Amino acid sequence: MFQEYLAKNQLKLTPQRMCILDVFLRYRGHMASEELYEQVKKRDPHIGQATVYRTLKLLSGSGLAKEVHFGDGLTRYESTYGEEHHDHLICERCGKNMEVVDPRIEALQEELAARHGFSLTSHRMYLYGLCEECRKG
Amino acid sequence: MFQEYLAKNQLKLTPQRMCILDVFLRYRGHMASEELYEQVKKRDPHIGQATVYRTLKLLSGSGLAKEVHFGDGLTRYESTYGEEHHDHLICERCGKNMEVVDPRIEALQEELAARHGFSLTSHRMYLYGLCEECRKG
DNA sequence: CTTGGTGCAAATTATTTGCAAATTA
DNA sequence: TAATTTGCAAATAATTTGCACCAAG
Repeated sequence: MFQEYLAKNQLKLTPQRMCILDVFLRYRGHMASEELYEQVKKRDPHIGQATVYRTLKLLSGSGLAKEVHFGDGLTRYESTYGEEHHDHLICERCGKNMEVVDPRIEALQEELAARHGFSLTSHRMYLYGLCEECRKG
Repeated sequence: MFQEYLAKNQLKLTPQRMCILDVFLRYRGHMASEELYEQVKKRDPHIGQATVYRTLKLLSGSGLAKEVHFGDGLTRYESTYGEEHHDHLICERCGKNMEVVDPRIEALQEELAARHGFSLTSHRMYLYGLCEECRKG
């Protein structure tokens, strides 16, 4: 899948890219470039962070990863491989965050967009609140 | 309203803050610090950008402004004074963006959060797509 | 007159880029 | 072999901070 994308765009499959992709896919959750870089260095200490940044953009372009912005200055990426689309429910106190979907919301989003003449290509929805534990604590 | 907030937090009302607030409220749309700074300079050329950044954070803390992230690296702010909550519908080609709301979506968001034990405090929803003109052109 | 604010310039932070050497197709 | 990629370090871009001076309560 990544290989196809590379081939299609006359890009090359390098060991660095394979390593970064592999670490990225194995890791669960939303990772920022810096975190990914730390992990990657453990396997191949002389991969540079610029390569990680560059590869992350590639993955994003290929559709294997998706940018997510939680509001701190960081650009995070999440894998979309074998993953359904989802939105994010984030606890403002403890930072816990879960992936959620509601098909009824998805349908209404399409409708809402259509009502304004738009055809949707994607969306992001972030729900902020307090989780059960934090509400009690 | 801003004054109350300042007083409550033992902060001071300065001419710079008044000027920045005034420009901010007058301006329509979502403005980044840099843009606001440009406008503010026209009125009082020796206000520094640091003050604009600092004031924008204040406004955000006071509830008069709200951070918005469209996905380019910029932090934008929109006024919430006298404004209803809304979400954003953004054209990926021409950048046009409109404010939208759907009460049914809002209700379902609450429900979805509750189902996971969360109580919502806020949310952001960004719908990306192509507007009518861009779809034709 | 005390506490907080301002402007400036220097410092951070996250990310991008230039370039010579190395590598893939 | 030609074209792309890499790692490094230097360059940007957005935002923050330290500090001496100024001003609001």
